[in-house]
Amino acid sequence: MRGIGAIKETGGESGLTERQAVVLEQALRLLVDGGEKALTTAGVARAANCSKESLYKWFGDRDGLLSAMIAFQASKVRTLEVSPETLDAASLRAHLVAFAKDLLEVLAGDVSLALNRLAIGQASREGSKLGHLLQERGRRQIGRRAGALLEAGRKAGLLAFTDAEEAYGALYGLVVSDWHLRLLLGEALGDMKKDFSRRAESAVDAFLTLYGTKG
Amino acid sequence: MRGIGAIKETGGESGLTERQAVVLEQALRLLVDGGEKALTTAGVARAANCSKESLYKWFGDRDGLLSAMIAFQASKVRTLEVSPETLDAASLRAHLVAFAKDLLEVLAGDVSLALNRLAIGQASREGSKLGHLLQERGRRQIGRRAGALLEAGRKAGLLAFTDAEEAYGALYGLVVSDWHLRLLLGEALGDMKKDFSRRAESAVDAFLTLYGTKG
DNA sequence: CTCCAGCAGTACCGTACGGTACGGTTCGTA
DNA sequence: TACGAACCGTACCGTACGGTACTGCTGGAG
Repeated sequence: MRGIGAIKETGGESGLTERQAVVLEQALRLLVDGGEKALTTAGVARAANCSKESLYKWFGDRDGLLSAMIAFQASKVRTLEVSPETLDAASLRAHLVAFAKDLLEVLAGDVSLALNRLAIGQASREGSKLGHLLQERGRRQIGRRAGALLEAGRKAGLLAFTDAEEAYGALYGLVVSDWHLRLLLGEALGDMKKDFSRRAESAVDAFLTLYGTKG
Repeated sequence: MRGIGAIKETGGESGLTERQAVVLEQALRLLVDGGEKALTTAGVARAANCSKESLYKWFGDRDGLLSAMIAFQASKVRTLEVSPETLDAASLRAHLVAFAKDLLEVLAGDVSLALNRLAIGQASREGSKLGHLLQERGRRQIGRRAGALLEAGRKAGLLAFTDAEEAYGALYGLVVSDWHLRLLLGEALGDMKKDFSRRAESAVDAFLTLYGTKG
């Protein structure tokens, strides 16, 4: 069934049928709208116009579906990985600000919040399988982009740090602070919706004060 | 029933019977051990040697029990609120480091993690009642301590900031970074168990670089 | 001693969900 | 046309949980 599959599969990348992608899309929508309780197998089947039997054939069981949802969402959010070869102080700052804004946008996204809530709720029992998956697929990705940027800054003599991980931790903390937790706890981001720019800029300025070499 | 209650109540503060305190204690233990799924009304009743009927009489319904658990735990963790009147650079740094270590200890605590997971899991539906409660009872408390400390530092001419909230956000971010989220997602804190001191110190040093006036 | 409030223990009910089984239908292939 | 695989829709089953009702037992007040 694999040989002829070229007709039925959406792309060789992930081994997902279009049908299955639709299912995962609808499942994510249900999760975003109503939380984990709303994510029932019957509900997903109804929303995606498929049968529960197919669900179990494709994803094994409910946990398999959850894992597939995380992997699916991660595969959609591909962070552009640009590490420019020519850097001056201004362009480094601009790149850092862009990164910080992207980080805030991603973390405040509906689907990201819903998946994080799901994984956190599941973390107590079962060895936190979903938590590891989310960490691996999500944070690693965005962490690599920041790492490359920081490394480029150091190569250009614009940044000074010994431990890249520590520097990245400082940048992340200055940008995010406790925003992520507050959003996860249900605080409406309402008013602060577009403080993203201002917040990103002051965080980056603080970061450059700590790790910049100009002066 | 209130007049004679002095015999039966544990303290006039919270209006909780000893019996009810035992129930909440056992409920917290169940939550820490097995997550929200393990926190069933029957399980709590069995663990606390009381009847389900009493549970519902005392707490209304399951959500009432959850709220009571959060309030109960918050009432136990009373943060010492010291804002010394005499401050020099060294003692300010020591106070900040102590605060940072306490913050890390609290956030990494079993019960804190379990309650945060519970509130986050509940945050999707129902207007995030538990999230607000946790925010109000937990963060407000520790935020006030930090606020007093920062204000004292400014009064003594050791710190310079215009927006206290922003300064506190920077301190929090530098200290915590993404540790809290990683712990919530189930990452074992295993090896990093006692990096608390080192981490607190470097975070405070960075904070003082940003907001200190010495130099 | 009597009475009564409070509570443990348990049985019970309705519901909702995860997972399975089955009939009917579509569609590609020979 | 005939066959078979995939699959939708639905019915079904076992279980587990939230919430309620009932039966005693105990201990203190009069």
